[in-house]
Amino acid sequence: MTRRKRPTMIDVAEHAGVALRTVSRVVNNDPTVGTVFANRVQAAITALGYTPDERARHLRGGRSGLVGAAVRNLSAGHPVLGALDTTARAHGLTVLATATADEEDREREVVLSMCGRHLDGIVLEPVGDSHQYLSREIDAGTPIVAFDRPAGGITVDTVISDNAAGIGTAFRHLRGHGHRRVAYIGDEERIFTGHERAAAFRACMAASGEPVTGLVHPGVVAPARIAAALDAALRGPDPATAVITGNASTTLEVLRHLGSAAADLAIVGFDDFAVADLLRPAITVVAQDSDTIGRTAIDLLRHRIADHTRPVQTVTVSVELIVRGSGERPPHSGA
Amino acid sequence: MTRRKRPTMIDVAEHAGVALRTVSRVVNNDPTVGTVFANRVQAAITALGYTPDERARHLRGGRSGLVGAAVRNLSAGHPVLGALDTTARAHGLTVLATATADEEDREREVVLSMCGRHLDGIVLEPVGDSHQYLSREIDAGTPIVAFDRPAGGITVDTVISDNAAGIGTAFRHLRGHGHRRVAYIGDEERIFTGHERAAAFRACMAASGEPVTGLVHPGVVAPARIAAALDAALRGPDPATAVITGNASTTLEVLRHLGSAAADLAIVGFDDFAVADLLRPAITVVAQDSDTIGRTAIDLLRHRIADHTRPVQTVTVSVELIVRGSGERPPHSGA
DNA sequence: GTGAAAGCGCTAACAT
DNA sequence: ATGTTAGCGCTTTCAC
Repeated sequence: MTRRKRPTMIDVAEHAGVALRTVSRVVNNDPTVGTVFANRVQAAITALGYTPDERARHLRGGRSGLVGAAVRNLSAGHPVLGALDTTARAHGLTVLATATADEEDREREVVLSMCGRHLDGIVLEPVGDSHQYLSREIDAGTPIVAFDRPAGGITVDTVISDNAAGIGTAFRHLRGHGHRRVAYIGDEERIFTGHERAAAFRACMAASGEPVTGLVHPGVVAPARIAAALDAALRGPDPATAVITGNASTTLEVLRHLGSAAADLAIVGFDDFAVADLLRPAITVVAQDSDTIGRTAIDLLRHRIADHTRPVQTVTVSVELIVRGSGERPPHSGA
Repeated sequence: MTRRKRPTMIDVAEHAGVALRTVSRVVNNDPTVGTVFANRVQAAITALGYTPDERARHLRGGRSGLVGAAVRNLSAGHPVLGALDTTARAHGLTVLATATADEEDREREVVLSMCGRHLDGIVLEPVGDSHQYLSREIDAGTPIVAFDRPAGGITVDTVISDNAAGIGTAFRHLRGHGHRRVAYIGDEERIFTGHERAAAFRACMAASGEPVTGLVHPGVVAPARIAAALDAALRGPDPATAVITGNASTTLEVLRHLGSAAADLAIVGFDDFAVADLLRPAITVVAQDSDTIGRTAIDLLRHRIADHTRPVQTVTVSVELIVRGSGERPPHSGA
């Protein structure tokens, strides 16, 4: 394996017997090059196996065609990421995704690294509540879009789901099926969506005149915590007959903990998941519109790239109730 | 929004009243800078809000700390990607993931783009069977590792699961539970894993003296195709009493198509999936060891980065049978 | 239509 | 311990 040095534009120029500038023109499809020279250069390029160095090209100026996506998790599957990728591709952009691992420090690290690399723009699923470290980059003109939750302390284009409407829909659905005692189990309230959904739930209960004592359980998504929350909600003289889960992992944990007892409870989950239709009963969910979220994020980014001075905007994407069975069961007479 | 020009090292040097080189030293934590100057430079850096330009830094030489990951799909969730990311981080590397969308052209495009950007290395989940377009890059010294399937036409470090052993395990498991007529439904054979698994299945049947007529169904993962395959396997005078599915999506499609009839069939799926334990019956699977695959891929990459001349190796990672119920049912007396 | 020269922002030899 | 001088590989004024 002869570790050949990678040929540069100069090598190509020499090989073709032309000036450096001419090679550059050919590489960039400049129409002002004569056919003769163009062919000669092309021949040299293929002969030497030349590939342009994107770093240098980009350093000198111009766009890289790259947008960074800093998302919480890469392994669990991320429908929005797929939509980001598809939309970006449609506009000649390539998405480079990296994980923030739900850690603020890590987010800072990877996002600043992306800024330092001067990508065309960055799509961010914010972690934590302060993103002031980005204010300088924003001033310097780096286009940034937040999705799923707002970035704190900075003003950037944002795409979020209509969490309150989703909870409202789930709640009214269960009420419509006769449930009076509805419990909510979801994410920690320090997480934006966790707070929004819990708050919306409390508002729904208040509006319907129900006391919420023992029914609202935000917290970490961990088997023990969720088991405890569920037990609390189903215990006592006036137990819950239905539960709204605040995200997909919570839905799954609730189902795991309930086991066959799941048949006694009406369940509506926030967030759709791959096999919700295969479970028995199939799970009724409030589904986020990941395609629209991803598409909108890229669109906002593209518009900001084109015009740094346009007003910052926040887009709220509506959610949809998908009826599958688990949310349509009548209240079960306890014991 | 005053679109300030981004300050450069020269600006910092002027502001601090020192030479460019001194700023560079401070930025790179060179211990040979005097405390007085170091502080002065630091002050200038924060005052101006200077951030180094990674492109230029990288262009001049040295590592970028970036490894590219070209995977089939970003949205569906990719356990290996998580492991890649975790392992990479542990070694101070950042993974930039991008989707090939299962298209050869797209793969070529993104991988060559990564090469052009001179990342420290590339982890690739190959699509299609010719990857010769990479031979030049490999000669030039770009470290590349393939996982899940081998890259065709080039010799690179590779990590794959022991597909044949997995099928063998699944097959013997079903035989052990009394099944004689076992069907296989999986991916197209033009896909490496599809071919390996189908071939292993045929070998198993042959070794056990069973005819395979009507029992082996490789093909695209589409509802209609899978429904047809299933019907074919369960029809006739001597129908299958058990089925091995070649990948997770196929398993799900089979379950969807069977509906409640799934109770009459023993099922072992290749690939574990998120809620296999929540289905009734819970699904017995042959699980790939994604953590080991991801970790090994990064390790191979790191070793190759450190030594371009080391012999190329292929690592086979073993798979594991996870018994959950669907694979332990006895043959159902047809009709 | 083509070529010479300057410089993008940084690091690495060499002084000093 | 700090400053000077070259470039990395490319694009881009400007002349020819």
